[in-house]
Amino acid sequence: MDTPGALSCDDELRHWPTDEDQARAVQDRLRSSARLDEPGPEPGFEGTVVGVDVAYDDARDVVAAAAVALDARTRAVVDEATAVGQISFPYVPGLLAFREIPTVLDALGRLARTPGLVVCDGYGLAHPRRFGLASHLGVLTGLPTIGVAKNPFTFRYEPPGPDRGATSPLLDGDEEVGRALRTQQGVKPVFVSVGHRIDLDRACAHTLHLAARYRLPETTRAADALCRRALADA
DNA sequence: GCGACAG
DNA sequence: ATCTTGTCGC
Repeated sequence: MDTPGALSCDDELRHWPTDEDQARAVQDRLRSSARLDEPGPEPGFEGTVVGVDVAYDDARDVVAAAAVALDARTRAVVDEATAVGQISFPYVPGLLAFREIPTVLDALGRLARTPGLVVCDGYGLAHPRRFGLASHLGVLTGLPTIGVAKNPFTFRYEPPGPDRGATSPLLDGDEEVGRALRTQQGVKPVFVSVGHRIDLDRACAHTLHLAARYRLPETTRAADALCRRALADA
């Protein structure tokens, strides 16, 4: 049963690039598939928000991914899954997705139910070619995705106001590619950008809701802890 | 050419 | 990302 316009995740994985030029070509080819015209799920929607993260052991060439599903309203952990694989791509700024996505997809596939939103470590639209990790994961899965990064990468921003919830534009030249968001008073902001099927306002609202107690969203914290454990046990 | 550069 | 002790503070 073919769906016109849809792309096959399996096919993309079979043709996973092995060098940087191929990888950039994949980003350029898939970029137009990212949907930026949907508002996306509203905070507190009925369903799960899933955090994904990856940990590496370069010496053993092992990568471990974790996917942790939280109730979108209560933030309670309702499911979690891990996957272990071989490191398939070096870390190259701008090509992070090729290092993380295969194992992340494996972990996501082991969840009991379909996520309503996936929160990635890193960027979506805020990317040199406007197709970061969150964009790529969204296009391959069809799921709404956002990127929440701890660093501004190469982009500029003015510090947001001191209060929780304050934002400022994350800029690539004159273009707003995301937002700096203060999730807690007195801490560095996080850097939010859209991936797939959600708008920036909602991406920030979800991030703020998920970061009720700490600087980083609970999804990120839970996935980070779990993938480290999975790596240690691998 | 050099440095910077999500994780 | 990862290598890594103690330490200041709630």
